[in-house]
Amino acid sequence: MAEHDSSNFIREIIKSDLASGKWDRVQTRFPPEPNGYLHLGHAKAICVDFGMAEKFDGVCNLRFDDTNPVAEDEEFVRAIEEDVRWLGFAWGNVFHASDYFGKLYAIAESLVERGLAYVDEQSLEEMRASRGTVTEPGTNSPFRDRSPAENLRLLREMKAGKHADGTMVLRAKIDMASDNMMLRDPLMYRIRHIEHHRVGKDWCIYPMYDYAHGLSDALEGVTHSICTLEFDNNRAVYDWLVDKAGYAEPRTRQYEMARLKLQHVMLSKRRLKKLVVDGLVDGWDDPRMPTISGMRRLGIRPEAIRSFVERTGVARADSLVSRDLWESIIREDFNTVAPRRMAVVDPLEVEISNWEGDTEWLDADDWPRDVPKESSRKIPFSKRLYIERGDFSADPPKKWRRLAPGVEVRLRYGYLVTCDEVITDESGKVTKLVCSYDPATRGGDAPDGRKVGGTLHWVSADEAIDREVRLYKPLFTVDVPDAEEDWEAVIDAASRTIVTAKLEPSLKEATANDRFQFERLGYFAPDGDDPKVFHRTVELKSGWNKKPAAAPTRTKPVVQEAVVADYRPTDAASAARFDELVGAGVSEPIAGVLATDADLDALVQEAAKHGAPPVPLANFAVSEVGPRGDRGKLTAKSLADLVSLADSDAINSGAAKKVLDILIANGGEAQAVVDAHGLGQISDTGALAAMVAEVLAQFPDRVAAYKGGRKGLKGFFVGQIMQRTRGTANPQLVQSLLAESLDV
RNA sequence: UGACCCGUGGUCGAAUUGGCAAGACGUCGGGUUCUGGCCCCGAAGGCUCCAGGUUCGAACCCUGGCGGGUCAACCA
Repeated sequence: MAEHDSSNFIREIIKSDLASGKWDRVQTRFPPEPNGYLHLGHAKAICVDFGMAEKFDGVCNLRFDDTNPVAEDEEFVRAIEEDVRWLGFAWGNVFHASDYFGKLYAIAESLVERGLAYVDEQSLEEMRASRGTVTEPGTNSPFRDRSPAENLRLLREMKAGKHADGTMVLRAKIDMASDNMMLRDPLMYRIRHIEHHRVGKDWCIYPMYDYAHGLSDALEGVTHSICTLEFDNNRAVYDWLVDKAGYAEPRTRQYEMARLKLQHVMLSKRRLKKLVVDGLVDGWDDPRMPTISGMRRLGIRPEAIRSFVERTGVARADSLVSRDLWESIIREDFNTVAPRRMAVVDPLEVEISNWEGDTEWLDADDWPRDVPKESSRKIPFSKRLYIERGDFSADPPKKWRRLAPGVEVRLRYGYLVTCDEVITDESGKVTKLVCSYDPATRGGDAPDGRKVGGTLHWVSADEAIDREVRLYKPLFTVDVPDAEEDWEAVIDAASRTIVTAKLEPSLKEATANDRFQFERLGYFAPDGDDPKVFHRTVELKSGWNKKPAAAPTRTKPVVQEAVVADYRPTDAASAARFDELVGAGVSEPIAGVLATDADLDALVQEAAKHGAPPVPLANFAVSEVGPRGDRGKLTAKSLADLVSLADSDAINSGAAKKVLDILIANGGEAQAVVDAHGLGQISDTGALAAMVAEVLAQFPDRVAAYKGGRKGLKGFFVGQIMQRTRGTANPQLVQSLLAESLDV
């Protein structure tokens, strides 16, 4: 398949971590919980986790997050390993969170000893109530301030099995009033007197996801821990735990990407399970299921899934990928690997009236001319044939290119035939066609060079084999079944139709790994368990009779009231300062920020005393100093000098930013930094004019494009000059020189 | 009603880190064709959510708004 290698934010992060020397290796992990089968969403995670490791010569481990023994099972472990292998990835190691139960527990004791965790005996309800809501802070548990010694004793009792399920938990002591609910003393351990599928009865307390996950990453030496967006809020806990456990930089970091969502596909694990349990589908590997095993059974190849993930990308924006793309990639994958065959799914008998004698075996190519492969097979032609019922019309519409009364068409690799007679039953249904063939057109070409409207697929009635063929539509009728409250109501009862089709005899020996294109019908795959059954993996694209074109909903003219923003703060003191700034000529948005950021404003007021011009100072402080957060070694004096320098055109705005970064990092004096780094502005007209001429000579095509109307290119030319001067050219001057040369 | 995340042609998404708004799918038109597939050529489709600000220059930085998502399991 085509190689697609688009950039994405995680790749960029890894690349820069490697470039900066933060890491000299890459280690990721795929951490499924063994409580169900993997689906398309996991497939994306697998492709990204393993793909990143692959791309950067790192390692990706498989780690089973088996922290909740009530739902987990060995059966799923094996299935997951099989699915990952099938997708074509190789892990470095197989780990289990349960491997770390001992170490995790030791860390928990250490946290307790340091007063960072406590045993809570509130009931579930009490805990829920004291957690607060998203808008109200929580309240501390009455057990929060126990001594470390008591907590340690209780924790050991919990571990020793002295307490019943649900009577107590271990909690991290963070902040019950945090805006981030995840930080309101998250649970670390709960009591479960239940056997674990791997460690048996060794433990009766089990770690929670949040506690186990980040520490497992740290324990394993993971460098980049990739998960989905809904764990965004959990990252704070992740970082807290890894820090408190004593991992210093560089240490594992969590990065979140958007989940994969595909039109008409439901990926809720719980709901998928219900489909299986309730018998709404045939099992986890029903070809209509978005599970990896279901897709495999449908005939989709891992290459297609990997390509799909690569092409839909990795980003942080929620999105819904269209089915068109999905199907197009499956077709692209099949096109060069699936030999062509003929099959009739809805047979209509055709009698060749002038056919004399026996069956004739004709050559048929396995591949169309655009696929660079050569091979062929024999197909039988005889007096009785089947064509597709839909390929005949007694009363054809315009542009009909198939069979109709009196019309001649080509039977692919066979003969040209003409429909002479239509036989119907008493209800008017067509039961048989009587056609005549032209013996001179053997193989499908007319010696006289005459053209026919269309080419049909067909099979010979006597030699054709009967096979069960299953045709599919999406399981759900709506775009986003996951969003549906009553999702069972949107299941498409007609998502699968089973027919007995007539296949050309060469298909008799089809085996599970074969893929075929049944010409004009789609791509098909024999069933893995019973290769006598064929699944239609995907239909061919059809320019004819296509689905009602999704009317491109014109962009809504977002009529938004032009709200005049009020930047004036409400409290008196800030408002006074705001008025003062505005009075001095500072714009309202800038004044608003300064008036409410006491820290920044103090710096500005101090800098003003060193003679910096007030308006540029305010602008620079709010636009550049504020966003940088930590002010490091920047002093009011150096800031004032910097602003003055920029204001006097001694340096340009880009250089000012560079100087600012240096002042923050290293301190020093503005002018000295400018001198040391050669950041003084170049305003030498002669030198710049020469450079302009040079750039224009280097890009004649772009000059032409500019003169042809692409005025946006001006920025490109300016950019070129700025690059050559390391950002120190006087941009206004450059622009006017450019204008002189270009706009004449 | 709080915190956090996210808004780029119909869809998914790039944009060398502030300097030419890529590409793919889809759509439309044409070519080719023994598959109404594939392939080839061409086209349409953008106030980069909105309003301000900063800057020589903003999809990108700042402020405010609008819209979507996530979070109040002893699940992961």
